[in-house]
Amino acid sequence: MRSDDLASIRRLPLFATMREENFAALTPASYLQAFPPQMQLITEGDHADFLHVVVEGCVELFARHNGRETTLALLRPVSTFILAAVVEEAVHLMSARTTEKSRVLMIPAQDIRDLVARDAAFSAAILRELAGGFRALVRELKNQKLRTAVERLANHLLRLDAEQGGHSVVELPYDKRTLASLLGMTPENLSRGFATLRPYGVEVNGGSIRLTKPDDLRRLAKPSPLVDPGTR
Amino acid sequence: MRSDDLASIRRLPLFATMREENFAALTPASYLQAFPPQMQLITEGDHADFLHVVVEGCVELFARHNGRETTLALLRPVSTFILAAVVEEAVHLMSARTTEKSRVLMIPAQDIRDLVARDAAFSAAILRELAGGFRALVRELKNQKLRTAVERLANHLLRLDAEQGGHSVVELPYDKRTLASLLGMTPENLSRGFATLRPYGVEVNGGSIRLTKPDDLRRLAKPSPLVDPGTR
DNA sequence: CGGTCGGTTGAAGCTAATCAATTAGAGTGG
DNA sequence: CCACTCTAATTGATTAGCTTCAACCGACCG
Repeated sequence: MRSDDLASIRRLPLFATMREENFAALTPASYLQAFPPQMQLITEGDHADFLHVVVEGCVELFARHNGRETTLALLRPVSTFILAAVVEEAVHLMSARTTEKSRVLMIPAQDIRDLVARDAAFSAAILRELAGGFRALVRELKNQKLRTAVERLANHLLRLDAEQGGHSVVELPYDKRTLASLLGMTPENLSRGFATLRPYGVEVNGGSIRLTKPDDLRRLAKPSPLVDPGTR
Repeated sequence: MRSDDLASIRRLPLFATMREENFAALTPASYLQAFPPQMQLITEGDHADFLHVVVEGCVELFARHNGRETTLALLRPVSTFILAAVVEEAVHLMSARTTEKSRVLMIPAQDIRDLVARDAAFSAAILRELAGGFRALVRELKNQKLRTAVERLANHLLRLDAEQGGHSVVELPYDKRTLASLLGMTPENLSRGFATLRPYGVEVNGGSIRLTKPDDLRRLAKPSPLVDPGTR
C-alpha cells in the first residue's frame, strides 16, 4: 500500500485516534484494491466480511427489490461504508459498485470487531461514525418523505454547488441516470425537473450546470439544516 | 422509580451488560415521567439534553418541513430514542410526542457520554444499538423508495400480524391518520389502500383488521428480509 | 340533540412513471 | 476526417399513483 494512502486513511476520523500499534496491526491484513468502473463490490444479502473504505474514485450504494432499483448513496474518498453490517455481524442491506475507476481498502470485519473490543478510542470513533451515518440517513428519509422530486433536485444542486466552492457552476460528479436514482426519480423525470428549474436560473449543459439565479433557486428549494447536510 | 420499571430497563440490551455500579450511578439523575397523550417531548432543532426511553405507552417520532409533516417511527416499550443526537452532542433531527398516555425515562445526555468513555461494555452496547438503528433506517428508506403505498401498507399489515401472534387478526395500535403518515401517504389514500386490498382478504372493521387470505396478501406484498425487519 | 372528530367517499387535478420515439454525444473503425 | 454505432439524454404521449378539496357518515361527548 502506498504510504500517502496509508497516511490519508490514518487521518480519517475513524482511525485518527486509535493507538498506533493497533493501526499497524490492522493494515497488513487489509487489501487496497483497484477496480474498474461498474464493478460490483458487494451484493445485498451476502455476509459482511470486510469493512470498505473508498480511497479513490466513487462508490454507489444501491438496492434492488421486486424489479426496481434505487441508489441510496454515492460515496467519494475518503469514506467508509457498510460499518453497521460489520458491527452487527449481519448481511448487507445494500449492494455496492464502483461508478468509475476506483481504489478501495478492505479490512477484515473480524479485525474491526476485535479492535472495537480492545481499543477504546477506536470504539468511540466507530460510535461517532455510526451516529453520523444514522443522522445522515434520517436526513435522507426526511428528504424523501417531505419533498417533491423537483425540490430534492433543487436542493441537491445547491448542495453540490456549496461543496464545489459556491461558484454557481456545478459539475455533476456522476451521470444523470445515477443522479435520478439517488434522488428517487426516473431519468426522464430528472430531465423534466431540469426543465422546470430553468425559470429559476438552472442552465444545463451536459454535466455542467450554471446557477444564474441562486437566490430564486434557494427560495424554491428551501434548504434546511434539519434536512440537508452541511447547511447552516 | 418503581423497582420493576428499573428491572425492565436494566434488561434492555443497552443496559444489560453494563457494570452494576455504573447503572446505579445513572438512575438517580434520571427522571421517569408520566405524560398525557399528544404531549410533545422533543422538538427538532433543539439541543439533545436527555436520552429517552419509552417505558410505557407509545411515542411517535415525526418531522415537519415546509408545511408538510411525516411520521418517521412509532416506538413501543421498551425502546430508546434519539441516541445518535446524544452521542453527537447535536440537535434533534426529529420531534417526538406521545400518542397515548405514556411513561418515559429521561437520562441526562452528559451522563451517557461520560459512561461511554468509562464503561467498555456499555459503549459496546450503545454501538450495537446504533448499528441496529442504522440498519432499521436503511430498511425504511428502501421501503419508501422501492415500494408503492399499497405495497407498504400490505407489508405493514403482515408485520403487525406477525408481531401480534400471526392469528390473522390485527389490532391497529394507533389511529389511521398516524399509520398513514408513517407509511408516507395521506389518510384518504390509506382508506383507498384498504379498499384495493379487499380482494386480497383484508377486512377492515374500525381498528381491527382480519386477513382472510394471508397467502394472497403475501404474494402482493412480497415481504423480504432485506427490507422488512423480522422477516424470514 | 347539535357538535366535533376520525374516517370514508367522490371528483378533479397534479406529479411522476411508463412507453415510445428522437436527438445528442462519445467512441470506433475505416 | 468521416460515417457508423452505441449509449445517454431528451421529448412527447399516455397512464398510474397519489394529493387535494369537498361532501358525507357515523361514533362519541358534552
